[in-house]
Amino acid sequence: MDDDHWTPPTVLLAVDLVILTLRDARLHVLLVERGVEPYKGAWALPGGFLGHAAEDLTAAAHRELREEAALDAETLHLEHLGVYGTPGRDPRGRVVSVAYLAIAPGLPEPTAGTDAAGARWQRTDQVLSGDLALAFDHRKIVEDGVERARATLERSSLATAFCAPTFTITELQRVYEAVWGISLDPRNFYRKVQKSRGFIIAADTDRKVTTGRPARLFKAGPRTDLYPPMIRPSDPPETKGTEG
Amino acid sequence: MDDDHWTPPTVLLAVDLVILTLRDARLHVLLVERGVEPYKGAWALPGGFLGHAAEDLTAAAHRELREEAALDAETLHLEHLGVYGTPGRDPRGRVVSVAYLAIAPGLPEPTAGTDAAGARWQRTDQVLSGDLALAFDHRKIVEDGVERARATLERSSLATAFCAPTFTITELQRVYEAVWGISLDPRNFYRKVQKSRGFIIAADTDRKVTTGRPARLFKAGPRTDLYPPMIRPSDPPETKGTEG
DNA sequence: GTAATAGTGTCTATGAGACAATATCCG
DNA sequence: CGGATATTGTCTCATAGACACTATTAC
Repeated sequence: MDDDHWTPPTVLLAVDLVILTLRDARLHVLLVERGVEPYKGAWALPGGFLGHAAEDLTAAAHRELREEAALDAETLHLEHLGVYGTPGRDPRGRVVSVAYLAIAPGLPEPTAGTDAAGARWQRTDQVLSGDLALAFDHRKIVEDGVERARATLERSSLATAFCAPTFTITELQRVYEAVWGISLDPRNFYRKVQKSRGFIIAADTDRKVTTGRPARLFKAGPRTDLYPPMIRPSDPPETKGTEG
Repeated sequence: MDDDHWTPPTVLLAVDLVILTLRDARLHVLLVERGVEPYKGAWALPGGFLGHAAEDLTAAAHRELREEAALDAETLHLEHLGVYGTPGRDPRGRVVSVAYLAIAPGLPEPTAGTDAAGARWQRTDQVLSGDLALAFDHRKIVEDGVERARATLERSSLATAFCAPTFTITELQRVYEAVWGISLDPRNFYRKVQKSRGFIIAADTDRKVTTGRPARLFKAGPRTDLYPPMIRPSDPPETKGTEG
């Protein structure tokens, strides 16, 4: 190791994106159909190699976001998710992938990008259950991304990133319900988000047309860290019986 | 991008380790004095390049742990911390570093490793305040590592990893106090950790010699996720005044 | 006994969750 | 008016935190 002539190995660096959104009150992830080998024809996360040696990782993530999903980076929360670098995960050689998590409000159907034969929103539960197999280790990455989103919702105001610029409290509640996969009491939820100062603030815009009493509109507040946090129920899978 | 002849750039991949421990009831991080350029003579986190192209990232982290800190990997919690790949952070070229967080119980003074002129435990507050400048962007990595440790203590049984195989509840309390930088009520802490099933379990070994009533000894339980979580006080830096 | 630390009991304030009741729209 | 959803009120239970108190050692 103190050999001065030893040179470290190089690796290929890629970024992969877990782009989550809500459609029909369900959590969806953006997938692209691979147009090139390996895994040609299979569904995969949008992503790709570093464009050039001096490109910043987050810049590459934003670039892929634009190229493969036609999404403007400004409106999106982008968060480092993890590193996936198990040898052998990519048949082309040693590829280490840096995964990012992006949260988007409801979006129209995506169009295929340059390297992709197609692109579509896919329900996360169908990906996680294995009903739809993904290329590489992308199922695992989606799994980590969804879990991260669930955890982040508890302590940050991320949920508003799923919503339109203005939203009702009920719409915000749907975000939590979809991501957490549970249902919440609307009345308790209502007071809870209101009590969390800086989370949401009133937006006295036009009310939406609905059946029933029209709801007030809100927009995201300045707070990014939530206190007190939104507690996700049924966190304890096994509260008892662990010890005799 | 659909240019078949384009080949992606390669990067140098490194792992860096934030190894935290408790000494004199204070949080310390392991640093090494660099014996080679760049930043020769400066203090830095232990770490290094991938040993060979097929080496797994976590394997590289464990290897560096052994080489530079002489720590057995078995006893350590090792957790992915983040990726630091800003262009220009390393004068040798495009180096992307994957950082890992390791938690160790109290350890003796380290000895210098192969690439290091020296090694020592350094108080994290002195690193974070900038009293001691580190090489590269390592101060930022330490900052992220400490914050991660603080957050992880809340929801996992990680705190026991700072302790010896058996420990008293007061010793466990010292861990929380040192990492969080606060003081806790011993009586409430006592009942709280006891109530968290599977966190700690009784170990009827010899009691330690102390002044005062000898404490019961415990060891780490099977639980890794804590429920209910240990709440870290003073989480809200600004509970009021955010909005008019 | 005193000093010192370990461990228990109990009170209070706060928040989560259940759920009744009221408000405001559409038709 | 009835139907539907929004918003408020109130009750109950669990828990965090404060802190008086008891227990067990060394001297």
